[in-house]
Amino acid sequence: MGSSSNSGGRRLGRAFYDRPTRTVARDLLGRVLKARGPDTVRAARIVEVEAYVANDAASHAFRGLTERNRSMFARPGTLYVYRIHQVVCANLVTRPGDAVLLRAGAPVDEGSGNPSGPGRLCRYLGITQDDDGTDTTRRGRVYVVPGVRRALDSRILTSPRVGITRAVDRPLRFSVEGDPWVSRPRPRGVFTSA
DNA sequence: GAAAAGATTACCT
DNA sequence: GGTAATCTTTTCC
Repeated sequence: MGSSSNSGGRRLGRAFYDRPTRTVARDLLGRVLKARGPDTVRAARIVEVEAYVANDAASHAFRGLTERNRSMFARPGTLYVYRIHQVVCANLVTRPGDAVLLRAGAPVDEGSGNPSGPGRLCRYLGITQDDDGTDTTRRGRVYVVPGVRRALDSRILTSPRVGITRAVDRPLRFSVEGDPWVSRPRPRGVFTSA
C-alpha cells in the first residue's frame, strides 16, 4: 500500500490514478480528500465526480495543450485547477489528457461548511490556483487518503454531466445515490453495478 | 486588439 | 426554473 513517509499522512499513489478514467472516477467516490493548510487540515468525503476523457468535446483537453490546461497533460495524480467565472474547480489527472472533476463532497466535520458543487468544494478546502499542477501522490498539500471508501458500487448513480454545452449526453457523472451533498441539478440517472 | 464563451453560483420570480 | 454577476482564456478579424 502507500509506503511514503511524509508528514501529511498516507495518500493514494501513482498507480491508483494510472488506470482508465471512469474506473478512477468511480473509485474516488466515498474517499476522503484532504488539503493541508499552515495550521489546519480540511477534509471532505467525495460524493460526486465527473470524468473527462479522450475525444471528449466537453473536455478542456479536447483541442490540445494550452497554457491554461497544461497540468491536465501531466502525470497521473496531478491536480488541475482552473478558474471559471468567480470560482475555481479542481480535477485529478488520470492518464495524461484525461481528468476527474471533483464536483461535491461531504464535510468530515459536520456543520463546518458547504462543499456541494465544484466551486464550493474548492472554497471549503482552501484550494486555489496556486495548487494547480501539484502532485497529489507526492508532496502536494492536496491529496486523497487511501483505505477509506464508504461508497458501495451498488449505490453509484451514473448520469449526464452538468454545465457543459457539448457531449451533453455522455453518462460520465458519477454520484453516491441519495447523498444530500450531491450538487444540483440532482442526477436523474441509472444505477450501475460495479 | 476585441469579442465571445465558459466543467458556476447566488438570487430572482 | 431563469438570469445576472464577473473575469480569464481562447478565438477571431
